[in-house]
Amino acid sequence: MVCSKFAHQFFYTGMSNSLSKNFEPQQAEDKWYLHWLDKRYFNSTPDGRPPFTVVIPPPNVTGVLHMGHTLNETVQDVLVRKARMSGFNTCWVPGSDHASIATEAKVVQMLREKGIDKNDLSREDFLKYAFEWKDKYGGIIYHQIKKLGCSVDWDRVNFTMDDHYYKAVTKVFIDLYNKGMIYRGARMINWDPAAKTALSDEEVEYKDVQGILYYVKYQVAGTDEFITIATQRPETIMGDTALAVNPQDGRYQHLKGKAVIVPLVNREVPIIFDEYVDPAFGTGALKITPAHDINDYNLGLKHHLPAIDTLNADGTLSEAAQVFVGLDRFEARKQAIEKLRQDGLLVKEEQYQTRLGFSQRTHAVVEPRISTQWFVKMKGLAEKALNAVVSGEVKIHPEERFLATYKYWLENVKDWCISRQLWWGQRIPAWYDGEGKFVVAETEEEAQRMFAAQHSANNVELKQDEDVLDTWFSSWLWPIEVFHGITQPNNPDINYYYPTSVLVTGQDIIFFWVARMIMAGEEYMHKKPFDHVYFTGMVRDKQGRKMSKQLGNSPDLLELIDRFGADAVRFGILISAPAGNDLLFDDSSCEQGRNFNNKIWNALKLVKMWEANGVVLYDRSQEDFEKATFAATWFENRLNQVKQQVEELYSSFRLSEVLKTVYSLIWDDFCSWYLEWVKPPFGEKIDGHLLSKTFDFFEELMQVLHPFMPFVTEEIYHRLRNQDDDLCVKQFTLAEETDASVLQQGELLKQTISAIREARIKNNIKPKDVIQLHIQSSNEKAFGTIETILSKQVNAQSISFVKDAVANTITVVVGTTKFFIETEGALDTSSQKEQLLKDLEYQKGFLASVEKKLSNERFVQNAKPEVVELERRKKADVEQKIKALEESLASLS
RNA sequence: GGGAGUUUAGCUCAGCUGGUUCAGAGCAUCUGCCUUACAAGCAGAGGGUCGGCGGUUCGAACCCGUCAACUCCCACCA
Repeated sequence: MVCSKFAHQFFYTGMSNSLSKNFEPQQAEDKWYLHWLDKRYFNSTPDGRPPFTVVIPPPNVTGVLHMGHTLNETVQDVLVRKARMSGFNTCWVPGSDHASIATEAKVVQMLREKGIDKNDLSREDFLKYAFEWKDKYGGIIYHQIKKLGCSVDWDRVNFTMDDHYYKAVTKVFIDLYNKGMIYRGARMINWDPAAKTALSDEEVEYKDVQGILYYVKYQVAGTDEFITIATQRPETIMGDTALAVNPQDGRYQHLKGKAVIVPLVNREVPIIFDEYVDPAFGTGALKITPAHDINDYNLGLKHHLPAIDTLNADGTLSEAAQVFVGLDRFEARKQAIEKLRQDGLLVKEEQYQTRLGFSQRTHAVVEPRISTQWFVKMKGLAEKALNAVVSGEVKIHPEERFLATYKYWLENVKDWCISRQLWWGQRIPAWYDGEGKFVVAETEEEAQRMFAAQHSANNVELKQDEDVLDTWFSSWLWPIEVFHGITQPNNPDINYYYPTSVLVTGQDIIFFWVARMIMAGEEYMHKKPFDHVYFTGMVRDKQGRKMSKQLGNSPDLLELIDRFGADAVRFGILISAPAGNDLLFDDSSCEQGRNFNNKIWNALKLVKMWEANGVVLYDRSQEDFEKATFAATWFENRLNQVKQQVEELYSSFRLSEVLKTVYSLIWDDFCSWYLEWVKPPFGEKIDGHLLSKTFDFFEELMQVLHPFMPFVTEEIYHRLRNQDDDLCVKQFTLAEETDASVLQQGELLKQTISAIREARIKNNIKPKDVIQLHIQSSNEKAFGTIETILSKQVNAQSISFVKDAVANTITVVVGTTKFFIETEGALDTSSQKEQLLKDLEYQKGFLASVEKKLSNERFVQNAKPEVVELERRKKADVEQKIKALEESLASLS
């Protein structure tokens, strides 16, 4: 066959061959991460290259990272590493969020467990505890990010309460105040009685609960008549300041100008008439408690009703309630019901499905409450933010799903309550004189000056507002202030890195954060904060439950990394994470990742072994060269084909598809096919050309995989050729044009090998038994190129080309080519016949369907010409195939 | 009450612009292999009328309508 001349023989001294049985992640991970840091690959300063900027969604310092973060950080690292290897100056900014109410709640709880009551602490002492907490959990989070391999610029760590960041928040508050976009006022807000603070609308989570509707009689003043109302909250009766009915409601026409007596407190309140009341609901009569219900509040404003606040900040009843004072609202409810029952005023109780608001952080039932708070006017900001997305300036992925949600929210958004009655956060820069006058200023001195100027009062003792700002009032500046864009406008960093390239985040904070960052970006940079937003789904456990601490179903990230390795965890979370869809996470996908590591590792062992055994260099004719190196020619084309596909998938953020594609390229095409094709026979040396090609391929495969599995790929890259350079920063080369005929020939070869192997198994030919293979083909040349590989892969002793069927053989038909397998063993013609008949039946059915199509005039007329042409070719092919099958069957009998 | 998403092999999911190189992958199952890289592996196999019904089309997992189930978001009916 190959007329070869032994030329040279090389012995490589190279690295030691003592490669471990399996890939050992622990060693590689720390080694390479430190190396990358040492080389400062992740650090960025502005230069002439295009920037690729990502700001990490700062994890809350409330606790450690969970699988949702893991998915998020991995996605970002993939994008960043890919960009870094594609000529961009990449800058990924890490950091964490002080998470005002969430962290404060945790710290309060931690203190309570230690027997310390927050109320006994000074603000300063409490903040000391909070900063300790932050250092502890912030530290764990950063450690986790490192273990995961994230290529963030550690010189750029930001925390939302850093000095400069604090200043930025204050500055923005003052600026918006001065522009008239922030105001202070008494409004009905959502009150968290557990944390004793106001909440924004977004921090309230509504849940369906089974409630009871109580029907209570109110006596019409000066008569014996009663009106029955329905309420879920009898404990608020003491705050009633009216009773309302619909003006069209015939039942109540005679009550115009009358009053009713409020039970429990025997106070007289007017009956008002308003269209708002639904005559069909309950009794058509509604008690009005302006201080404790948003609807009642609005009606109260309209009808100029007083509001009696019967609740304290902690949810107990206040003096104003007159009765049940000091009792918790739920206990007061019980007692109110009892009292009403005794008084004969409770008509009936009814089970009732309702919705209650709960605090996102403390899970307490939220109380609507009138209170003086600070608000941001949303109208102008929302318009700009809406426009940025609708115009396509900011692209959302997956767009179709979130655009509508985003639009609806911004079109209907209400003013943003930003003050919180907490200690952990940026304090509101407002200064009061104790008599209701105040100024907004950065420092006390400045406040003094301003106060003197505005109120012509000198040396007044001013006190700063006790409240802090909503945590999102700091997070919305994140893409700007991590580059000091607020505190030092137009500095080189902000000018270079802003707008950022892509924001990767969970869909659950689209309103809290994404929309508001766009607002802040438009307001302060007059530019969007990011080009793309990529929404990841929610990570659930394999039963579909949300991962949470309470359920204990969220795996510990460091433990997972310990068990499988960081690359495997990254693989595991990404392989099952299509954009925007929730994903059910299961350890077994990490196992698949770990197995993939080993597969690659073992491929390394194989090629290093070949290398160590030395190579043969041939001097040969062009034809022989083509035959001998077909595997490499094919794989090179296949690699380029995949590189093209992957590029497209990246640009549409289909990362799990990229990973699947590369996985299959490495496992199936490279390991299962290519390496087996070039593997030298036992005891022989490998063709030098093939070995060198193999190393090239291996390197490039590691490069393509690197963004997903950085550690194992870097390790292998270095072990392959003892390179000095690092894969981490090795630049991608563009995919080359592919040769379709080579790719086709490769597919034909795979199909043929599989078909013959199947025939061997079906005919009980043992793997070690050799066969003689006879090929009857109209395209002998194609098989000429691949016959060497073919014979090796199916353990054929010889291959010959024949014109006619060969008797006493097993027949296999691939396409239109017939293969006759000659073997020593006994032939089971009946099972063969069965197989051929089955195939024939299928092909005939197929032919019928093609013929049906082609005989349909409308198909021939309407379908695209190339589609019709394809069908014609299919018909010709299948006819030949049927002919081949029939001939084979004939030769059998 | 409004809106969105999901429904494809036993399980978890791919399937982008409608055309048997799209009915696929991983896991699980079955068969045969401790073959000198890998048993965390290799070589094979079985398994789905693509939620139901109707429509558009020469042709539908893919487009339209409708119904059903599940999930999520939004909304001030006590």
